[in-house]
Amino acid sequence: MDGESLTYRLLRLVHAMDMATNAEVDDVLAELKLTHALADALWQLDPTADAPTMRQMAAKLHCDPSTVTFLADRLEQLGYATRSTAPGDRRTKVIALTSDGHAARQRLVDTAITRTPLARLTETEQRALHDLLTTAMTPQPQASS
Amino acid sequence: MDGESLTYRLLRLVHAMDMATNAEVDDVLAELKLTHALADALWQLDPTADAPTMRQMAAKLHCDPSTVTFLADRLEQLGYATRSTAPGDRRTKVIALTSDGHAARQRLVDTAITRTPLARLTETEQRALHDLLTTAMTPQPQASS
DNA sequence: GGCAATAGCTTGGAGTTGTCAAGCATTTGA
DNA sequence: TCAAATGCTTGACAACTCCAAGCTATTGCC
Repeated sequence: MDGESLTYRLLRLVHAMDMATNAEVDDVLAELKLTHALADALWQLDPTADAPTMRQMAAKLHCDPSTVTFLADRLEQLGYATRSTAPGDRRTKVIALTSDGHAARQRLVDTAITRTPLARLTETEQRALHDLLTTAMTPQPQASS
Repeated sequence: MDGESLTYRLLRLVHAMDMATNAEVDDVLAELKLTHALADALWQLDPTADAPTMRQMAAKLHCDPSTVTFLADRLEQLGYATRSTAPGDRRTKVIALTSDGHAARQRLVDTAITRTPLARLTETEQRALHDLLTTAMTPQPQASS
């Protein structure tokens, strides 16, 4: 009867949370000479995982491969990343963080973790939130036909 | 010991959820001749609330007032919104949905609600998620000095 | 009332982001 | 071997965004 479904309000909350966290790190972005798009790209370069190819980055960022070319150019100019041709297939290139890039990413992530509104939740609450979001994001196993 | 904090993984999940929902409505955006930025603006024009001023829209969208001028121009060209000077203060203008805009927004919201990964959660789970996010987004009452 | 200061929106200029189509290099497979 | 497919880049163009400057309307101080 209230006309606004629970899912609708949830979508607004999720979006607001993302925007609010972004807003909280604006000053650090300026300090690191990063824009939001570049910060997004840097964020995706997880040092604990394999260096992604340009195409994999495009998938992560939900954008065109040519946009990744542009973003990678900027990150290289800033000294945060380097491109190198992948061994075994000289067509593909992988993007890896430099040590400067590693430090910049760490500073970005640390700031976000500290300042996000999510940080106000207790560990128990965060774990509950994590489990719920993971459940939603994980596709259910297909029922056999 | 795992090096990746719970809050970090939560931030990734929230961002991924927002992106995933956006991706799910891409075809409807094209159908409505909307870009992401315009869809964001349309989404904010809640028909059940008072029509916002340009400045209030800028706050909602976390952008410059001149950007709202641009977006409002587009929404007017598309026939989705109209600007009118506010009664009582002829400086300020409020943005209101046309009936076409109302229909477009409804189509957008309905699609998002149906297709978002959040729709896979039960009502109980959604309510729990809603409560957790609301707790995080709501600033705590100030302790008295 | 009259005038300076303020507030709200728009315009112009510039830089960033994004897509699409075309192009080049490499690899795959027939 | 050579056509097709794959991966990245380039160029052209549109969309988005901010800043500074400008205009109009309002507020507040004499």
